[in-house]
Amino acid sequence: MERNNALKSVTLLEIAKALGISRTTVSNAFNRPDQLSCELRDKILAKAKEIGYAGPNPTARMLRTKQAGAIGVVFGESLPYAFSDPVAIAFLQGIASVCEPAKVSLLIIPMAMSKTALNTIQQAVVDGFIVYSTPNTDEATAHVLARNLPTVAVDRPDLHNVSSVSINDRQAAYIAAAHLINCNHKRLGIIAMEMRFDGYEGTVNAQRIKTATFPHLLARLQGYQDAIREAGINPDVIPIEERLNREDGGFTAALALLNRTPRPTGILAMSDRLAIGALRAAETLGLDVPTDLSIVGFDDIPLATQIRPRLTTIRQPLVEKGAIAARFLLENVGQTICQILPTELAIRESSGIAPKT
Amino acid sequence: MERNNALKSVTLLEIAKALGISRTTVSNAFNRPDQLSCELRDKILAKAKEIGYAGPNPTARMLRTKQAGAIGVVFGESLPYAFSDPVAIAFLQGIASVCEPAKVSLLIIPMAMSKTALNTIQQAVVDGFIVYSTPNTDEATAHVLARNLPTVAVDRPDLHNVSSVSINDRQAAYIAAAHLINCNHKRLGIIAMEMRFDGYEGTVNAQRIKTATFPHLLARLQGYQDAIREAGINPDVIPIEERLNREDGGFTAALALLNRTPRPTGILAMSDRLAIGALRAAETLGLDVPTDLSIVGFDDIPLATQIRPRLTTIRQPLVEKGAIAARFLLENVGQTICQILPTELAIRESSGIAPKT
DNA sequence: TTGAAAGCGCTAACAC
DNA sequence: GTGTTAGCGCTTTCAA
Repeated sequence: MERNNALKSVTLLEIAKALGISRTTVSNAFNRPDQLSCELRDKILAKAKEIGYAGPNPTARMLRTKQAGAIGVVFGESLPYAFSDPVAIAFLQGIASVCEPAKVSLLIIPMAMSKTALNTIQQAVVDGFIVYSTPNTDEATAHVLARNLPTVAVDRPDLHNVSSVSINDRQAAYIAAAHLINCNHKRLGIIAMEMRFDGYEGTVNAQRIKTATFPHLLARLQGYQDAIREAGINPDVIPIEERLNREDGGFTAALALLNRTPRPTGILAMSDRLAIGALRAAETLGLDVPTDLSIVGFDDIPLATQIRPRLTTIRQPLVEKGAIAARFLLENVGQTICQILPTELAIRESSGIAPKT
Repeated sequence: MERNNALKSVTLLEIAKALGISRTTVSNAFNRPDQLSCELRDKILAKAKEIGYAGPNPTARMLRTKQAGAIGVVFGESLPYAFSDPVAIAFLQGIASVCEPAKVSLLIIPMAMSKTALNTIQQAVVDGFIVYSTPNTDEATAHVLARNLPTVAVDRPDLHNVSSVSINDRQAAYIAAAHLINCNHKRLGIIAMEMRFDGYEGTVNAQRIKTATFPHLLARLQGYQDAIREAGINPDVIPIEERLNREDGGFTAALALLNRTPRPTGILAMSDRLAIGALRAAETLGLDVPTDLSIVGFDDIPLATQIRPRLTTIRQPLVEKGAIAARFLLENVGQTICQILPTELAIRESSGIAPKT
């Protein structure tokens, strides 16, 4: 887009001149109706309409007032992905529920993880930032912090001196795994989502785990392994398949796991999207869920209860997470607050007692 | 949020002074690396980091360059609703897919349909607007147009001199209804979504239709009725239930329709969300779909193929709609282009031959 | 009630 | 390669 406004821009001054009054008065007509007579105000507004003046230039106004009326949202993933991820969407919905009544706009900032794109952060016209699920190595977070604006990080409790809202991923994952183990499952498989932003898809080994950059995902894995270890099983024996967080990723990962001998009877998926893909894989292989195979997801997205069988999963308050992040930003400026939201195991139809064999 | 940056703001000038050089040079260090020696640039950048200067103030910069690097997205509905609507989300995803590579941010503007909130539009710091599915009476559109910035309207082909991208809602709806009629359905029911922004839920009469303010939804209704009339049925006899566009709306609307005598054998829903609610209603009443009841949706959201039975629906290119709107804005400034995207009937498992009775 | 003046922080010509 | 100058369009004291 040619970013220049094609039309010669109309300014306060022109209206003032046309009416033989000062800029101040025109400015007041728009911003402080009580500072001038009604008739004059009406005259000014009429003139403005006539000339095609849409009100004070927002940029110039902002330069003076230092208020953007918007908060920036930075995602650790590409935008098209974020907009296809029910988890991110629910989060945005929570932010929106707080911003709308506060009349604050949302600036969704693209980065695509490319260095050249980082200046979108430097140039964002906002009053604060919400940083969502970024890797702990990335420069995006650094750039955001460099702006010295109020900032809230989500799923990043590891940042110092930054407000954050998160869940206890490790504990939640532990509970998911413990559930399967309590149902007598011994042969488990894990489906992980991208733990490092490099597009890798395949089996996860110790090396891969060491280089994980999404702290909350690493925590989930550790939680699974905590429970497995506690059950007297060597975690290193449990296969892990990593995929992009999409249904087809869950599908292929589940196929890979289920084609092993002996076949796993329980699958732990790090997201509901992956779990739903795994459900499809079971369907394809003619396995009944939960009779032959139990599947546990993570997140509790709306779809988890809309599909059949309904998905057993870890519920985290997705919408609330966004709402709280937004409230921290709008209401608690200056303070550094870290909140851990509760999670809960939602037992539904996709998990059950392990088969006898 | 206290919108004032708490920290005393650091400016170009301070760095210039500290180094005994001019502002221009410092500015160049950030914006035109080729305009000064490497050593000097490094020195400036180092000093900036030392003082805690995060780069040129975006607002001031914008005031000069007249480029916001962002486009505004205005929804005809409340933001939390938009972020819960798969149709709106897919649309946003399309926009994002174009904006991300172009490094353009997305400013999501809240309005909540309240007059006092309209100034969020006047104050939006953007290079252009995408107006999505707004009612034809609303002032939001007027405010957007008053900004005199490049604008693309979606689902609003009725606006003059404004680029737009839409579908032929009337024809698409006609095809949906004709499908049921061809399957020998005579007793039909229609589930409409909010055709006017007033929260009404209930039976739709002629008066209500007359006062509809969402042109594309009115067109869908007319399309249904075209096909019904053509089949020799008086459209006025076909019951219409209007609900908010949510699954539970479709649920209660379907119950209302199915409790009539004689019971309809075919339901036309104006959205997939409503259709999915209707599916649940059939389930509740013990009706088999499609043996006892056929249901046709509209939109073809991802969920339509993830539930069982898969939903027969009108497919419209949701993501592409957003992508095209964004491209119009970014690439075709100055021109007024109107594009009508193709739709298609996707026949799946929720529709079939009408029962004999 | 209204107006004059100052300046928000920056960039773009142009001159050196 | 670097500095000088002149605003971008607005709001805000403060004075009239």
